[in-house]
Amino acid sequence: MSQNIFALVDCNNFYASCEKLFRPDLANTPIVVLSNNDGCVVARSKEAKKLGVKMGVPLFQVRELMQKHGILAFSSNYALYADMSQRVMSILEGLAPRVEVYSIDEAFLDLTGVSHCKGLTEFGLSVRQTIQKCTGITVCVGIAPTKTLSKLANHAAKTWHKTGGVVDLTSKDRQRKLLALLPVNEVWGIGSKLTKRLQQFGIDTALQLADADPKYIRQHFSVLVERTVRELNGESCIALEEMAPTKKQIISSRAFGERITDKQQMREAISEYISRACKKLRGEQQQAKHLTVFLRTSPFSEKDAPYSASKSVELDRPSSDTRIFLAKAMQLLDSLWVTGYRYAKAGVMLADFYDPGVYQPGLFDDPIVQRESDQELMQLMDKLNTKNANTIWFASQGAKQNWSMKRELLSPAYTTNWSQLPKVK
DNA sequence: TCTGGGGTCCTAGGACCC
DNA sequence: TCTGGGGTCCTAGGACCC
Repeated sequence: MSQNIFALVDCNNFYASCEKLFRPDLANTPIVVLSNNDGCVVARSKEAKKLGVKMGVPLFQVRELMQKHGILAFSSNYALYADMSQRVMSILEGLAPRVEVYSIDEAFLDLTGVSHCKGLTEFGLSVRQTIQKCTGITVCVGIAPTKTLSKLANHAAKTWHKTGGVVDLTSKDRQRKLLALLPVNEVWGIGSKLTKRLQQFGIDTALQLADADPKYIRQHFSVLVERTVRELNGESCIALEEMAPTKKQIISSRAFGERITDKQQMREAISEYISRACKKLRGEQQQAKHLTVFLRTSPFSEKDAPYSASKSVELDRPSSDTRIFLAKAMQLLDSLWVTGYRYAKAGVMLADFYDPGVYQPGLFDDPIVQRESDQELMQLMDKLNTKNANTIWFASQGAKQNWSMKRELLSPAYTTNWSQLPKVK
């Protein structure tokens, strides 16, 4: 049996790097990228990391530090990041036989067989150079016999600069050396809760986890942790998935730019989320039967009374028609809404998906009539709104939307909008 | 006095990821 | 004053059945 070989390619400081691509004047400036609503820090350039800005901190907590060191902030510009991501991924698809796009800034490659033609480190370096040259984005490459180990190899490539950004972890010796150096929480799949529990069992390093008995781990933790133990020992349990599996749920939710206390505004917000979620659903060529609406106050506020509630409904039959979900969502909202709270966030979730035309109605249900005009209307809406966002919308979404999110520090859509292309003077 | 056991299905909640 | 959004999977426990 031939040995599996995976590579994990991960873009360095991806969002921050994207922001810098079109701002050469900021080459050595520390910058951070903020979450929606400019709430907290979700990406940092290497200069900002060095100055001690932590991942995930609320912006207001680091304002002083940022001012002191001249750290610049950007609102997240997903149009830009998604476009740059696609460029990186399509290059990778030309370089490796099989590619799994794992997230916006990382991909697993299947390198089984590649070592017959080329050294693995050499291959990794060429990936790095090609991406750098074609997109300006720097990536690190970790190579190993399992996905979990390739994640750790990538971590090593990022952490130690003398690796040149590529680490080949196919040798057992090197695996054990690296595992001994890393705390257990660096392992893919081991989060903060598991780290604490593992420590109670005397497991502090990745190597100690690798050396634990899988059956014992299964007993005291879960199959997932057992799988991780096996992966750390070079036994590949998590396969490469080239085809993205079909989604099982679609969520659209946002924290509000300002707290909502008025029901009409909440109706607008929920309407907006419904129409986004349904557009996404149609984009997936799916229909949904289950709808959930939820709303809540801020969990961080000490002086606001807490309130959090959600309610769901099953449709008679699957649909992707925005109007049907809008009507149901407004009914759910009526039963969830309590006047007097300062709402901080709300959202909707679609689930229980069917391929169009597959649903089997019950014996006493009305027969399904697919009106072509309904589908055409939705298609037309999507077409108009894809070309130019918010060309048309439902009246219930509201025109002013003063609850919508804050993005005060947004950079231009350099690569996806003709009028915002960078100019060379 | 003594009060079964095993199976399925569903849901809520928890944990993880980026 | 100000704390993201969108996912997946597993487990425990309750309801229900025979």
